[in-house]
Amino acid sequence: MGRGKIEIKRIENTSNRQVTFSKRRNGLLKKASELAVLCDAQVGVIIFSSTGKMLNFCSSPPNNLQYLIDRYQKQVSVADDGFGSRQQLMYEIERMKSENDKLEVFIKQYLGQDLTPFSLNDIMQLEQQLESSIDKVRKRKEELLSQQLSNLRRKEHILEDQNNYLSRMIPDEHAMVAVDQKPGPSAMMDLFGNVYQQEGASELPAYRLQPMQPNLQQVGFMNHGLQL
Amino acid sequence: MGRGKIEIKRIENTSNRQVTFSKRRNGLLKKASELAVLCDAQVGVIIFSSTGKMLNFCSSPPNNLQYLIDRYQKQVSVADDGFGSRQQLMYEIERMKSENDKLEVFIKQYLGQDLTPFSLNDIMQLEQQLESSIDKVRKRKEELLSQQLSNLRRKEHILEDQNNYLSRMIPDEHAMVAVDQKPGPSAMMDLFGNVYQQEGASELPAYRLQPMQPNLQQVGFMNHGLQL
DNA sequence: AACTATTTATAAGA
DNA sequence: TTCTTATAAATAGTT
Repeated sequence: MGRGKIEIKRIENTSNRQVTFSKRRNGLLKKASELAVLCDAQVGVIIFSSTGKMLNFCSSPPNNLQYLIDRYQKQVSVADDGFGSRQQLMYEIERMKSENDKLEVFIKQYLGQDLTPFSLNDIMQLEQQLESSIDKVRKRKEELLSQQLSNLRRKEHILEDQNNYLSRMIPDEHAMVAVDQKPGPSAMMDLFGNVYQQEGASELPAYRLQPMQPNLQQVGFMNHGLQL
Repeated sequence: MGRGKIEIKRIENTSNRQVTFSKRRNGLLKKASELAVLCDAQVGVIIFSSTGKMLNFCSSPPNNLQYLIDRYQKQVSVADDGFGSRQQLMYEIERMKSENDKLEVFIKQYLGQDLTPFSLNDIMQLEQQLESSIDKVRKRKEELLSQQLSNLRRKEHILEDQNNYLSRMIPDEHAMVAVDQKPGPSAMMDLFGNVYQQEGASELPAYRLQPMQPNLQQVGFMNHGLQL
């Protein structure tokens, strides 16, 4: 519609393109507003020019495109991730915030910080809970200690064995360290605690001593900034 | 543009309005797409018909209006609440979720649940922490107990006082309950523990015995579903 | 930014 | 809804 028909493809001449952009943008917004008025519809338009400039239009809550966007997202969200509208997202954030606060309060009290708001009953309940926790922790501690103990014993035996064997390899007069007279060690241990059966020519460890436990810090345990 | 000129105002005839809606809607979308192609712009359109039906159009990531909406919100957000784009909101939710998980893990371990992932060192640290907590809790318990004790003592005295006074109001032969011979009770106490000075004609309590502490459940303490 | 020849959109009718 | 067509509106190229 003009002096000549044009093909609908990118206008290469820059200034030409900008003029056309300006004319057609106005046209589009006018059409949008007419459609809204004539047909009692709600129309929103977002335009980004090639230079990055943004323009938007909203017919129905005048100049409030956010409303239309929320309505749009509410409809679309049902299909995809379930978190459509901005409001839903905001609500979710609020919910998590209060959940978080609750947890932090809980932890604080568990650490014995600020016990004033609680009744004698509550305090006694808390005491019981802490006693039960400490019980469990001590049980686990003893478990670990006895585990380490038995590891050390095993290690000790293996080393003794090894010592004996090595002693017998040395000319008689030096063999002072030998403790007993077994035919030879049943296993050898390398520097990493890997134990090898003497006979099997395999290079694979026969078994591995209990490894160190992963460090608590790595899972964010005592490291939360909530301690006393 | 048609057989006759029309005024730009709501078309009252319903079927007429619907026909016009259909025609102009197509026209608007065509114009939007032409603008995008000719001028290398990004154009998005949202339309809700008066019957609630939604239509949307997006030129640039074809059929992906969400992208344009995000871009729109990113620009707008700077002005208002700082939480503009959907992405920002989603990110915030993820952040809080992981924060929450951390806290829950912390609490679980504090309750002595699942101590297996932790080293002897960690366990011993935890034990110390729990001991310190239990110390504080017991101190607070004793505080509360002694408070209640002194409250009861005060109450006892007031009641004795009151008893004496009342006894002396009764004809001599019945006054068996009297314990001592003060001139009269210095204060009276009603059923709610409010204590009134005898002389001041005021109806206001002179003081109030230590009230019950608020219940721990009300602040969500032992009520978190994380107990053993 | 204004003009205007043309093209396009569309109101009314079928 | 779709087609038709007379006419209004939009706009390409020009000034």
